[in-house]
Amino acid sequence: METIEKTLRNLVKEALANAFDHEADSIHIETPADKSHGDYATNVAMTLAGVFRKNPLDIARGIVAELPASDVVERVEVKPPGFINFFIDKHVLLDVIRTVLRDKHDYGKGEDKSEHVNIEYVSANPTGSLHVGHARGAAAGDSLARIMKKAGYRVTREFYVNDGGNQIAALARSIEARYLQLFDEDAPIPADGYHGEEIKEIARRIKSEHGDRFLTEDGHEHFRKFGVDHLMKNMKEDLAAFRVDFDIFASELTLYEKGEVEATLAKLEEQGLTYEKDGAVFLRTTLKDDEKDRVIVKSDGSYTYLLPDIAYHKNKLERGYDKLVDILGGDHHGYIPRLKAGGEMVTGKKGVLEVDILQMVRVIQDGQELKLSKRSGKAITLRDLIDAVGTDAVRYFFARHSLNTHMDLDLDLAMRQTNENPVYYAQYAHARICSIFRKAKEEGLPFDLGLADFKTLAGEKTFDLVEKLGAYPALIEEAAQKRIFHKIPAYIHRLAQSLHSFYGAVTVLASCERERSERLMLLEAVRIVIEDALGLIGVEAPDKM
RNA sequence: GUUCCGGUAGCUCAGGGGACAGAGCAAUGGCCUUCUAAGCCAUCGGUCGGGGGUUCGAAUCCCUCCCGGAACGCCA
Repeated sequence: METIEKTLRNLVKEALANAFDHEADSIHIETPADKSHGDYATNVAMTLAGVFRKNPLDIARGIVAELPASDVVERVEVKPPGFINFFIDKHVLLDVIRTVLRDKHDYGKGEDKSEHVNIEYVSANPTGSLHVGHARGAAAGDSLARIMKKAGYRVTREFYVNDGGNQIAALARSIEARYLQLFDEDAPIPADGYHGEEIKEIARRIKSEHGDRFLTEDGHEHFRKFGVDHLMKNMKEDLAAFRVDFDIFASELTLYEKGEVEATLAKLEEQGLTYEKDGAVFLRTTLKDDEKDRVIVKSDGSYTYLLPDIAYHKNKLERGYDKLVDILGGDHHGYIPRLKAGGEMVTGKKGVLEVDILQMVRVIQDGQELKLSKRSGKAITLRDLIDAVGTDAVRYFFARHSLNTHMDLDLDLAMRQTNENPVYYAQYAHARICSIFRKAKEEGLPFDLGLADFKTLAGEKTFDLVEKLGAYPALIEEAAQKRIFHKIPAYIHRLAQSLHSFYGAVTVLASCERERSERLMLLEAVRIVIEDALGLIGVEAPDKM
């Protein structure tokens, strides 16, 4: 799609070549916050000041003098310290309305990047319920996946199920203890066990299904399988309610069963990347920028979690993705170097794995921090959040914050369904537009959304909206490329703000049909983009509120 | 001690080399006989943790110190 930005970029590129015989590789075009600085602006003259050893103002004037004529640009000006500001022809700006109405939810869609990205997120151990931290990761991963898909990447969303390790054995023993307790047996929860309510629930279900069968029979295998299945089912339900989807649930156990873990170990050993010390096998991750070598086979012969994790990433890469993105909790940051090292060793490729770290969430209630204790089973769960606050508000809340901020979630504030909650501001803008269309139909006011041009649309409020509609494609591209989804809610808010302001100043359902139609076209375009942008962060756009 | 995050308005957070530092909430004053007041309009509010440096230009980059969170296992 030929955007105004692209056009401007080409114009500047050409001017630079003519005026200074300079080949510019990247020209930054921005939309100034201050209207008096034009519809678009570039700082290219200032960035070239060092290169040319010239005053940026002179460079800017030189560029402007050589700027080819264009029917897009109405006026250009140079402002200190060296900005070039573009004022765009109003008809060109307004044309975005017809583009949005034509493309609908394809508006803002990026060109096919022919790059297949696998995003792994949540990947919670099936040993309990999803908690607030998982919720943040889920919201982040899902939003990123939607944004990247929109931007033109091929995206696979993946959840790694740790169903094969020690923690699952501990889960089985915890279930067993709860099961025995149901028969008044003295069975303490193991030291490394899990105390959550959901474990008791699992024990009750097993009892109602099998009675006292496992008092005499060894139930470990059944406890394990039933526990994992039950907990995974719960997690999937919670994630679905949170509008978080996955394409693949990858099983650690399956990696073992298919011999991929052993194969990975063998491959690493063959390559001479391991050595034995104190009866354990170490991987030479220091060859790849890790601070020390890591144990992959313990002296008792069992594997550390690193080995299956490497096998898993090897497995993912062999499925043909161009890039892997892992979204991990902040408590795993020390793990990144060895994971990347392992991935490199086993594939011989560097930089295919990127890790985004999400920082901790503090939950505040009654002005105090709620301590999350997973062992005691008293963590705030995703289900609690959905029930108390609602998916829309929680998704919007998480989406608003950059991944690496440590954030406070004030439960009391989040639960209030008032204008204190910013998600409603955006949703209300959408509902308001729907309401206007309902009203027009109720009143039997005719309008035409297929007009070929605009004769009556004018005014600052109109162009605020139009400019924001125009900025949408570049927003998608930037958010996807930098993987910073929190730009989306910020944009939604700005767009909603312009809409509300427009609404206050302009009567949309004007008595003149031409005016009415043009305004409704504008609002329908805004509605589409709000709905689309909300969709990118998993928030619904209600027709009425 | 080392590593990774963070410290910006009363609170929660954007901005992460460029034009006067922004938003929400909170506070103050206006606006519902007109398309939804979950709204609009206006006002108030900041030594960008401290100190050095680099730059035409620093909240942004570098150094250093202080404060908060996290991680530094043959746990996951």
